[in-house]
Amino acid sequence: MAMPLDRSLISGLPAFAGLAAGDLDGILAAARSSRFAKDSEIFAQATEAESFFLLLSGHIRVVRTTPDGEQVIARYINEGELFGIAVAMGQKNYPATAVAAVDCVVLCWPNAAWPGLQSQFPAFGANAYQTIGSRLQDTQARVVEMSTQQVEQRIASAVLRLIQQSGRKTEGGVEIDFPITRQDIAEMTGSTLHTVSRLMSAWEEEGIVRSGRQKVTVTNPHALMLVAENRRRK
Amino acid sequence: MAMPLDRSLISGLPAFAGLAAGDLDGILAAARSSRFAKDSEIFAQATEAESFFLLLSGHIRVVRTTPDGEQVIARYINEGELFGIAVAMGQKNYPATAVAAVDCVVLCWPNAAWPGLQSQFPAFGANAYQTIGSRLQDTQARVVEMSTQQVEQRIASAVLRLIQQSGRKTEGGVEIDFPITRQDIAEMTGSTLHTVSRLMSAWEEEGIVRSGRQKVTVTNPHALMLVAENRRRK
DNA sequence: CGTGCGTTTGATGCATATCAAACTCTGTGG
DNA sequence: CCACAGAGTTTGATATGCATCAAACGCACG
Repeated sequence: MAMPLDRSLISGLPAFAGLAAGDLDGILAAARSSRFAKDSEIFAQATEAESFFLLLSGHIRVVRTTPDGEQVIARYINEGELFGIAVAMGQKNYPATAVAAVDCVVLCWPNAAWPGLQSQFPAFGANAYQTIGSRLQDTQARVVEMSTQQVEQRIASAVLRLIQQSGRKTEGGVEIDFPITRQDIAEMTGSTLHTVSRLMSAWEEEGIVRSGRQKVTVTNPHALMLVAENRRRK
Repeated sequence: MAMPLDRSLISGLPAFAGLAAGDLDGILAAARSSRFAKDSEIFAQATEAESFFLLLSGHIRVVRTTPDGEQVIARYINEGELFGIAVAMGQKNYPATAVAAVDCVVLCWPNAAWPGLQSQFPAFGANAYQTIGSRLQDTQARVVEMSTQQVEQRIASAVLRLIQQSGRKTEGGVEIDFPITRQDIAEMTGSTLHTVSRLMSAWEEEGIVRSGRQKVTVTNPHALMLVAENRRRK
């Protein structure tokens, strides 16, 4: 794209908080933007990391595939977040695959630009490191969850996180604002689509959620919190 | 401690690779060293992070405790590793508790020294970030493991990791060189001490390990790898 | 020599995976 | 515009891995 990117694209993002207008222009000068159609791969696990990314719009699913083909969803990326920042962790290859959950627009920098950006705009680097740090915390919290809680609580927690981070208010509830299947939720929680389906049906009976094909709406977040904490009276 | 620390303490450590002798002195000038007796806490989960650390000798167990008192071992820290580096992740509090698994000696820097060290010795900062990055990868790999493998494979993988990272060669095998209980291994793998005990007894029958009170020796690492990959003929 | 912590082993139960099959959208092509 | 195909979902029946409950054992240390 020959057209220079406008700084208003990123000026409001937390990743760029505290940077001057001129700094933003400098950072954008090294970037280019691209579109990715729904279900296309932005990068693939184990391939050489050549770029790092920022999601401008859409939602991205980050997936790890095991040697025998099982998939685990590491996380969803929301608008405004950095992803694929292997370069900041000193990793040569991408540790996972990134797939567009809907049509997406991303900013993309060549890894070669990282050292310069990092030293020239320390606040930018610090934000990236903070992103990595909070992902480490999230991931460790997930290990604790998988070690100590049972499936129903884990699924409830996962759905709550999804609506907190990617929720869209509608009449009668908060909806996950990208298409998500029972299988996806199973891959986020170490469970199976059958179990997810059964539990969601039960929650629907209780008036906690409403759900359909690739769609989940939480109608009673408080009740779902009680489920997550295993405090609901059955 | 009034006595200046000698740079030979850290010159051989990977965390300080590529730093000049003068740099090492500068880094050490901001540090002090302390001893921690076996089973004492170096820092506690959720308390304000005031310092970051480097383990000079011994072994440290990093533990997360849930609201209802269950414990999960996040990792073991080996000699030469940084730990408690909340400051590098922009976290105000320690996310876990660090306990000396044996008597330990650690270097300790006040968090206030971080920005200066980071900017003055970029290689030092880069090493810290790489440490965080590889811990994120490890933790994500653990999530995948917990999602896709069953207990026997997870325990076998955990024991293999322990002997790779903290193994000591003895006659007849490689031994984990700090005291570790069945309960500890259970807390690393999301299992119970009963299950760990049963499996280790079975492995001992098969001549894969020898184990006793707070002690595990792997006599046949290859066979244990087969167990970890679920390839052993039963 | 006793006391307690770590370990072993057996019996039982349950949460959740697995196997199986039918059902229902939703988008597509004739 | 309708019919079909395929993907996603639901629901039932069965199986099983591992936790839980329970008790005894043995070594190490005071």
